[in-house]
Amino acid sequence: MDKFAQALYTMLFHIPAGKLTTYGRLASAAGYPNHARHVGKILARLPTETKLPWFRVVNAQGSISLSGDSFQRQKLLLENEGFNVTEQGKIQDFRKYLII
DNA sequence: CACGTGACGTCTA
DNA sequence: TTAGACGCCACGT
Repeated sequence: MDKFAQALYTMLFHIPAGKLTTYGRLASAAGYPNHARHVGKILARLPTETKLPWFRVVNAQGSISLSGDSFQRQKLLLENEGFNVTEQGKIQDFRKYLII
């Protein structure tokens, strides 16, 4: 559990429903620019039963970066919060929901 | 130490 | 706007 991961979890916890952010922005906000990939690494480690809103993190293009079952899981969770997600995982007007 | 890889991002044509 | 090239960084092999 390094400092980066800790900062990441804290920030994630502060993202309210209906809002979202991107891997890169989250990394920068945590004080680690250019560490977008590491964010993904850390999120991938989260247990499936975590309470953290990991699904409110998408890539810079505003689309889901997962695949298969994981993709469907994130898509549903996002839609449950009111987001309109295309079959390809693209979130409509995602820029309007950025919190960071 | 070299190399490949990944829940990524940015620049450029 | 879009695709492709390139950049980045931690980690495993």
